[in-house]
Amino acid sequence: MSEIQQDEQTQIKQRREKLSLLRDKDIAFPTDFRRDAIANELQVNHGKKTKEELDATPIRVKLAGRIMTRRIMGKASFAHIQDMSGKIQLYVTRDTLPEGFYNTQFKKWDIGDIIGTEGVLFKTKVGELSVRVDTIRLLTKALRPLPEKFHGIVDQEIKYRQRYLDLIMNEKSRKNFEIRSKIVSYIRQFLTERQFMEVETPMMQSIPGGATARPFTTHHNALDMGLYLRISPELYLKRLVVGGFERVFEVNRNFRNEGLSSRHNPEFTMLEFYQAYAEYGDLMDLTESMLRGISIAICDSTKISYQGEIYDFGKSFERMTVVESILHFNPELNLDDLSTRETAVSIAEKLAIPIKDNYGLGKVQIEIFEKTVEHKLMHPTFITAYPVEVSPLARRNDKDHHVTDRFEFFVGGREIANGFTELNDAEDQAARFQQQVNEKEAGDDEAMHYDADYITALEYGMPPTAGEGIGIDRLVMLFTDAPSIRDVLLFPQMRPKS
RNA sequence: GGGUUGUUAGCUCAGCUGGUAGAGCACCGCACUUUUAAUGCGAUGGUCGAGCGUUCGAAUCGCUCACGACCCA
Repeated sequence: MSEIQQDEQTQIKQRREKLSLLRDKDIAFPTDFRRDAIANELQVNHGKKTKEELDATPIRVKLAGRIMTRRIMGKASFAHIQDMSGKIQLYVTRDTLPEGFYNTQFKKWDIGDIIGTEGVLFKTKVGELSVRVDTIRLLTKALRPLPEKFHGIVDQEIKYRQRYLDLIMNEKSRKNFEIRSKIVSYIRQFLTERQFMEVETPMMQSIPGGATARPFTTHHNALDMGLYLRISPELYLKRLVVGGFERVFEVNRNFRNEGLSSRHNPEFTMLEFYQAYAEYGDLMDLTESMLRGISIAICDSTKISYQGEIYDFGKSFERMTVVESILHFNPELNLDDLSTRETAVSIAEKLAIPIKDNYGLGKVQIEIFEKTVEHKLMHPTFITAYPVEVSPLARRNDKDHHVTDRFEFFVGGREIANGFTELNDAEDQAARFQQQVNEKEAGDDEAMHYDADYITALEYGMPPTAGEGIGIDRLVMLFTDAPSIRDVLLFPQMRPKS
């Protein structure tokens, strides 16, 4: 049975009939209504006034919005309409509308319909700011009934697949996306104030670089060539630093062909920024002040509550190296256990971590870190000194050649940011690419490609530079107290529903 | 990929060890000029996610599949 047939047996049929009557009588979808007010502004500007103040100097308003609730009591009705800013109550009576309109028009409208109205502000008996309506028009007939008014939409699947319903019904969802927008605006302003320039670099790349991840592939017909959706903008942004744009940033989508989970969506938003004549330590300081600023802008406090825990961005963030953090969370281990590949592998095996033959000491250390440390890094923490082996684009530390001048930032047990002093030694970079190619040939399909064009760019000279990426979705989750990345993506990736 | 779990009216949910499918909201009708989960009375609405099996009989038991949720790798 088709969906249409089934629909026609229900409320949708009744609504189609109402629409059909409208079409016969008048313009069914008028576009000429203009409003001069929105609900929340009225609440803010006039909500605190007394009944007497409102009656003494009548305030006339034109409003538009969707009918969300309705209470018909004979010759008078109350209704709430919702617009982009919030809700406001309407008071509609038979005798203030044209003869017959109340019974033959207004009472036939449905919850979900979109209306335009004019009237005067007043306070009800219980003190709710409302509009005493004298003019009201139907602007858009809704054919489908809205979800139940009290519970709204709780079915996760409908929330994600029909986001518009979630947005109509759930204020918390609207709020989450408003916060997302504010965070991105804050970041743009924060960086622009510091002389960073916003740029856009290719989403479609012939060599997917800048990260280790499985890419999506596509094909360009005219050029008859394969292309990859980017996994990172990094190598293009650094080409711009070579070109003399010494502070650049990009906030946009990356694509990774990996699984879906509460923390992963195949397309996700990254902020990446690069600053010449800076080191990774400078970016850790910058990250601290950016997060502190976001927290104050969004939460009015340096403390945020996430899934029942309180995190404080006001204090200076903790900093420790990868090895220090492993020893801290595994007190039974000592430095020697992590100093040779042989001892580290035996630790990893005790932890049931699968170790491949081609893993060097650095990779084994990172596996142990990910298994035993990452999820325990609850309070804002920078982890530094990542092994060279897992950091093919980061500058080698001058004192310890096994590690790089790199950090990752964690809060709530999740990685939020990754930054380092950039490798601007073209010869070292060429050798690192070659190492990646060897690993790819050995079967690691996440290893990087050799990007000869990028090496050429470095050979022209890239100033000493530090760069960083921040996962915007995970950051927004933190500030919206969202348990799943899907709660901060307007249209998360879903399997098609057959 | 593995484990747990869910899918019943437009929405939120009941439905016991198998015996004719239920409620609230929404919708339709009636009453009602300060309600706000309005209220009162009455009516409508279902291939119980899909398929196969067990059975005299399946929303309920079994298997397979689809789409979610949570946990693990």
